[in-house]
Amino acid sequence: MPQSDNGDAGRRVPRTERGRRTLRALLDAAAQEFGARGYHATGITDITRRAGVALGSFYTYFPSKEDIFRALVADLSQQVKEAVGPHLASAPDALAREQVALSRYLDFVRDQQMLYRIIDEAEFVDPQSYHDHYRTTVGRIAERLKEGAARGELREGVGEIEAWAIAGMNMFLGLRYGVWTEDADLGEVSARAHALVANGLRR
Amino acid sequence: MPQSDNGDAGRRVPRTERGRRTLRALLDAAAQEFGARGYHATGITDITRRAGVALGSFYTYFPSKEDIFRALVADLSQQVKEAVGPHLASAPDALAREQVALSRYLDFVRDQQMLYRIIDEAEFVDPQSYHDHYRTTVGRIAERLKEGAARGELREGVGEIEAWAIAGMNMFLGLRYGVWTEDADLGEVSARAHALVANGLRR
Amino acid sequence: MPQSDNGDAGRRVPRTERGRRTLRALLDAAAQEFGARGYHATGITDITRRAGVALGSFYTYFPSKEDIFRALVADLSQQVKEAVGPHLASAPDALAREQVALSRYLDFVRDQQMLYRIIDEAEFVDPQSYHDHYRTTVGRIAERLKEGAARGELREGVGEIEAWAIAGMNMFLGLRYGVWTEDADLGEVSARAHALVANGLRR
Amino acid sequence: MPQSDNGDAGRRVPRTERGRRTLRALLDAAAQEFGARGYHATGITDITRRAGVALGSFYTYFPSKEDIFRALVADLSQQVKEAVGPHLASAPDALAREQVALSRYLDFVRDQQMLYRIIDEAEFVDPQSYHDHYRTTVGRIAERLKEGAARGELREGVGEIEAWAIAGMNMFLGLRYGVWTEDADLGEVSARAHALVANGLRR
DNA sequence: AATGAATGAGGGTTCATTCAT
DNA sequence: TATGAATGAACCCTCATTCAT
Repeated sequence: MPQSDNGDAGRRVPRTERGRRTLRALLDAAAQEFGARGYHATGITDITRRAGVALGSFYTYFPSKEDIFRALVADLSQQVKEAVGPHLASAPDALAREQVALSRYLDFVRDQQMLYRIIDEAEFVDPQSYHDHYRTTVGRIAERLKEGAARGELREGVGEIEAWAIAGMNMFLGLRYGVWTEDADLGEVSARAHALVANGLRR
Repeated sequence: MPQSDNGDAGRRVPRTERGRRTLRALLDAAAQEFGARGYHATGITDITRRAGVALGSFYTYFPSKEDIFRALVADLSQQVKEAVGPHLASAPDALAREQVALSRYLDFVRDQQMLYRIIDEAEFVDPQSYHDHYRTTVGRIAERLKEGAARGELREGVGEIEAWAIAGMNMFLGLRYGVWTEDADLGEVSARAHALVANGLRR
Repeated sequence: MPQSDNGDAGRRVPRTERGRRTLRALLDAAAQEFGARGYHATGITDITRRAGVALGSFYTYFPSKEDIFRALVADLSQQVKEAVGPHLASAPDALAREQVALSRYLDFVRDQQMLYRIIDEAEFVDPQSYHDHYRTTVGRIAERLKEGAARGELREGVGEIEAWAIAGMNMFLGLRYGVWTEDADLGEVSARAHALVANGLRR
Repeated sequence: MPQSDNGDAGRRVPRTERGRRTLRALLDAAAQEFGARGYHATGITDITRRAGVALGSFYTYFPSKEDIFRALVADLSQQVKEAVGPHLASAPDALAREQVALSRYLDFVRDQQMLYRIIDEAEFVDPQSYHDHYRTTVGRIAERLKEGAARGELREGVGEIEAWAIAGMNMFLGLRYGVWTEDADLGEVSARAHALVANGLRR
């Protein structure tokens, strides 16, 4: 039982191959444009022009400008997860795991600078998305911390507050050194940031 | 010697008492409106209506919408400084100083939630303001850290990166516990956040 | 010999059984939709959705939206005729004939309220159809009146003007008591309306 | 305490002379355009172009296209009243009064053909206006009839139903002979129409 | 015959800014 | 200085129609 989701709000779910391509092109173009000029400075025509389709085609796949933005945030949220998640397994313990997470996150932000911009702008364009993204992201950090504590690798009591603190740290470092500065030494950044909290997490 | 360049760029200086009152009313109204609905959802008329002046009067004092926003960010940036700065003197050492700074910052954010919103939105409305604000704010943190290290109260090597990490942490905690949650225990938040980095800063 | 010109203008004649069903489904759906929401608020997709066929199929049967509307008006015009005509034969004389005509017309309007709406909207959507419908309808009334006069049942001189006056009366009463009011006593309405003009028609 | 009507919906009520002129120009232009091309074929730009003002000025006075239409219907409704009402006093009795009313109405419709179109289109654009207009108009007829009956000039029992019948008659005759035909003899039309119902009304 | 993706002209509305008073 | 009418570029979105499959 697929897509029983929304009544009909903006057709969605292409049924042909061509449709699938158009949808993807729109999403990609939107990411580029929103990332480069921001939500308000980007017009639907900017998106369709870059996607190489007609204006009207946009509305075949999305009911509104806000809607594609929302979809994009969800997409990107997923991408961050996939960019970071798989590498965590290789870390020997909870502490190393956060080190890896930060490191991967910084690399990802640098490579996909629009991500930072889009997700952050969601705070003003679609607060719910922003909320959801960070609740999920930070939720993952919090779980890792608690698990680490349970295993005795981290000190007792670490939890949500520490997770939000770490998330804020990561995000800001990503902005400062991954976006604002072209050629920062992200290795040093993550090493020093990790050193800053390591003793506060360790048992 | 901080270049006193253009904190007031484009702002017309009122010569009469009435003018001064109008200017202040506009600034206050703008803070309320921008804070409540965001930059793009706020129209000049929303501001003038709340300020109790006619639409046209706006342009007597500000050349553009962006300009009053800029002025506001500068204003607020100053306010944060004044809300935090004076309390730092009472701290016995560099470590305590950061603890106090975070604590004061969280209180301020909770009391002036619009501040958070406005400064953060500057990232998209007027990146330069955002830049300036955080460069200054983080610059102050970095200086304190370096000074602490010089005095032997903190370990060697702490600097800009640590400062940005701490700033991100503070900002995110302010959002999460000062804005999103009505009645968070900010004392606990700042204590735990401080504990998280204290050992990483300490000598 | 009435020029059988284009009652079906532009309507493609289906050759298969399936085609005939689709055509009928489209016409029925269009009557429902146009009747319920009006011409401009009804989209082709509303029609095809209700008809249970794909959007594109619409254009297999009708060259344009206006065209199906035209076809519909012609259809309905025919239906009114069939709802009223057969009952006229039973009337003993010309006067009674108009009484019956009004009575049947009111019943029909009440039972098929969309009819009223669609034909009336034709005045703005496709004036020609409106014209044609009323020219025909009123033409029939005028003929009956003249015939009645010729037979000596009605006074001399009744003709077109009286026919238009009666048609307007009927139409308005249909709107007021057949559509706007749920449970009007249509028997009383037609009796009183008839009484109003009877002496003016009688010899 | 003036215009305490609507919150702020479309500023309204000009405070300067120029404003008053613009508002009037808009209303006049709208009457011409709506009357000539119909509501849906008329764009806001058609109205402003004819009024000789900029597009944006429209929204200084009306919150929406529908709104100016509504205002227009109310305006025209008033105009009909003024075109007919004053002449009624000169009629010697109730019967003559209806004769005069019809006669004046036909003249008015012929001179202001757009009136007919606009009010009739209201049935589809803004049913409430249509409703209101005819309820009022027919209400006046009904009152006159009842008053005539009370004075013994008309037969007992005439009322609402007769009023609606007469209104429909008048309206249709206006359309047929005042609008559709260029040079109809409106004197004859009103005389014959009156003769049709006179005996039905008379005591 | 049927499908549904694609098209793009056109429509109504907003709103920062200008200007005459 | 203050006012509020006037301006018009720009924007999002709709929907009848076409087209490739």
